[in-house]
Amino acid sequence: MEKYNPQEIEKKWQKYWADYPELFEADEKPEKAKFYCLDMFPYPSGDGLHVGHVEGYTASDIYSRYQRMNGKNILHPIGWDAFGLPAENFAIKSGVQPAESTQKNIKTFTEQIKSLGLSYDWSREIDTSSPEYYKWTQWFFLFLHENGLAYRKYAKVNWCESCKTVLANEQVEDGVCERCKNEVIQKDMEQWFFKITDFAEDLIKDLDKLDWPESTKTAQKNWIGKSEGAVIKFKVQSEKLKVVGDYFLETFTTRLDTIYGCTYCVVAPEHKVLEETRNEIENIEEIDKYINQAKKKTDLQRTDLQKEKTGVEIKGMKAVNPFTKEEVPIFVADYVLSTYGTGAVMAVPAHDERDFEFAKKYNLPIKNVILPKKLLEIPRNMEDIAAGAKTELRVESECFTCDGELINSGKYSNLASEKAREEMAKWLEKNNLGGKKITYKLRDWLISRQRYWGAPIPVIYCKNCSTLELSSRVVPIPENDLPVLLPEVKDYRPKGTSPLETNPSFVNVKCPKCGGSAKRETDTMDTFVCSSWYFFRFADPGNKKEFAAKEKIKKWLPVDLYIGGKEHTVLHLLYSRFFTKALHKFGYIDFDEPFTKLRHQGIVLAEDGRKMSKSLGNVINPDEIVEKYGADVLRLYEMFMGPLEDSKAWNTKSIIGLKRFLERVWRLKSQIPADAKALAGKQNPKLNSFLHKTIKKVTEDIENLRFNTAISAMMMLVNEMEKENNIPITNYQLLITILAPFAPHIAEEIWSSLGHKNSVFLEKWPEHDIELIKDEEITIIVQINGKMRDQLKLAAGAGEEDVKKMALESGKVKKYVEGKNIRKIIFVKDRLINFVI
RNA sequence: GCCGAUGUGGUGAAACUGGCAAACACGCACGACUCAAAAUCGUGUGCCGCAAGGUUUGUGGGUUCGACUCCCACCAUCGGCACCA
Repeated sequence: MEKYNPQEIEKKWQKYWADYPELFEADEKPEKAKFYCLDMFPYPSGDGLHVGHVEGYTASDIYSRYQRMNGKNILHPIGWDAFGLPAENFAIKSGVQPAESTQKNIKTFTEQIKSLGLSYDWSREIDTSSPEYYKWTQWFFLFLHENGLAYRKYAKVNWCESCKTVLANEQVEDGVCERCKNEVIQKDMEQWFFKITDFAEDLIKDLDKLDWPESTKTAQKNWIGKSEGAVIKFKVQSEKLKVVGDYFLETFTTRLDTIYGCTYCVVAPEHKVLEETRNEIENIEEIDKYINQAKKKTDLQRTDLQKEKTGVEIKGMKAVNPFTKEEVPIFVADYVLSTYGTGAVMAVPAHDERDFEFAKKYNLPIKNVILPKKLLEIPRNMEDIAAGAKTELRVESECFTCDGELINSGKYSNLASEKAREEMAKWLEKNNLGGKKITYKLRDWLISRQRYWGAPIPVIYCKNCSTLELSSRVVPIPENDLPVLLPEVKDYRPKGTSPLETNPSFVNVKCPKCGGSAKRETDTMDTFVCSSWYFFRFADPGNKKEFAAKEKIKKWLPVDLYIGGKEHTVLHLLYSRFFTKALHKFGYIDFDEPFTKLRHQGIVLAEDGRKMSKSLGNVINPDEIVEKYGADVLRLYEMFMGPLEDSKAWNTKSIIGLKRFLERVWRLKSQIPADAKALAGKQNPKLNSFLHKTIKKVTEDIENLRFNTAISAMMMLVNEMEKENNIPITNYQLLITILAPFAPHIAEEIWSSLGHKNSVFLEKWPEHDIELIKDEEITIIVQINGKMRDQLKLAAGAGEEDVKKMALESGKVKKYVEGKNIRKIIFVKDRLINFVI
């Protein structure tokens, strides 16, 4: 028999699959149940495929191949998330056009993916940088704009000085740019936003109905950051005039119950009160100086927790606490964020750490109004109580932020925090001084980018059609004129404004509304816009009239299983959910969540346990592994490493075990007797039973994406088969069938060598035979006080009395039981008997 | 600080609903084949002990006849969020 030669047979079968693409193409016929199994499509970088890609793609490939054999109608597509910064940066460095380098990278990725034997439906391949695709990205922009979900706003935005572009909040990590790790500063600019905040509540609420990892759901919840509190209106009183009309300062709090402890208010440096009451402010110069200093700081500097808090009192006015009618000073301080809540807070130093810190520094009064539960529980002697211990607890050196019982709070005293919040909110509402309010941390999605390699934003600005209002100056490109093609430019270098500006024939256009001369928007869209809807396009990739036909969406969507990295927890996954919810709201689709079930593949670390990186020189190139061991071995190795979702370190030494496994499978063929037909059937009950148990185990494990244990079950079967001199061909064929999704090339090769004309993937997935897996003889564990002391081999189904009798006859058991009183016997049928003495 | 996850041999790990801890592999040791080596096959391999036996799932406690699994407290590592009022 010839040796197992993966390099040879893998090429052969890859060619075969390419010649018969219908094997893995999605079937449009309606009879079968559909299954949409999707990988997060890759960004085709110049570095090629990473072993991390291989892990996720192999998992989804096994699952798809299995479901296909199981009779499901599979949609398992692949495409390219091709727009984006790196291609442009590469262009700047090398002088190669981004379009050109991207196509080259796509070619490399395609070859690599094919060399892994992944069963994609290549007829549905998409490329987000192709006009056929981004036409519809632009259509989505217009759709959102038309429905009031895309708007232009002059605002403080994140700006990366190195990438020379604005960024979304989600793309700023710890104050630095997610891409280049340079510091992000804040700039005031007019930009395009998508109104994702409109869906904040649904984006939180609907997480409950998704089969997603808990950690991902919580991460999204944290990001959206819902908090339930109240708005309180403080009347602002000028000391000079004694009235500022009916001017109110709105503050947001989650601790309304502490309102009686409010000793001052704080506004953010950007707060409008500073503009609107400018004339009343006595120390306006000092205030202006502080504001200017604050504006110079980046968010990173302003949110530095280590740093001491700073602020300036606004002299000349006071805020009136609506509950106590007390007048309290107002401060401006940059520890209050302008973008959250109302940009102003009531300060309760006794029950908020930040206010406490600030109050200590500026010597402001600290008034305790909550008796924490934990202090209530401390027993006190009668003397203390007589001396009024409760009120003695106004500890001025400590700050209690937990809930408790109200004190010094007028008619609300003695109420529990929770109850007090309810009552106080009611009072505010009744008196029109505020009331309950929910706020979210989520901000609208800034989608403009001052960069070249992206989909142009499809709008025109027309002076003729202009009014003073910004939004009406915008003239959307009519749908019929899409796509707005990305023009060629000579210089891509980011310079702070879009490189598209340098192409006059692109910029200067006729207004589609009035025909007058107008200017085109030159910014491009964030690449995450392209990837927020790609899973719809796979349902109908060639459609020229719609982003996807309604009936095709109905047929394939939503995605049944989505596999990809954790890094997209709050970016791609949140944006895609937003797009889906917008489509749903405006009647395009009848579901409101895109990905029913989501799983992440863990990070594949380098052998040293660190992250793989070019600079550390510890990157494993999958091509080299394929060349040395074969794609089947690489696939098996990555699946065998451990649970899919765990991060795990690469270990080249261990690969050999999977190679050995496949070689043994290969060699087993020689143990099939020449006269195979005579042996066919169920003439080896022991092996048959083992085989059917393995089928059951492998099936269950694939269903639960536990590929590591599925492989070990097959290894055990092979170990068992090796002991047999004559392996029935039917048994061997079943082994090959269940191995096929994992190691498709070797499976096809062996399958055809057994005389089959058709691909093994046209076989039906085997079902285990319940009769065959029933054990006739079983092992019962004999325990004494819960410790295993002996084992009994018995026929299945033995009763307690028989087992007890047998167990007590055993010498090992006698030793422990003799002369002792058996107090209790625990008997679990077919499992164990435990004597308690 | 808040939220989430993880912690088991020399290594990757398994034990799914509380019932034989360490399956399956890697590595290692010894043996067979060989002039020799590789490959392959066989045996052994948590720790202590010559053995009988004892002991072991991050630590400490609890529930239970019985705990890797459930509960409480703590420690460590990783990930997300974080001056969000």
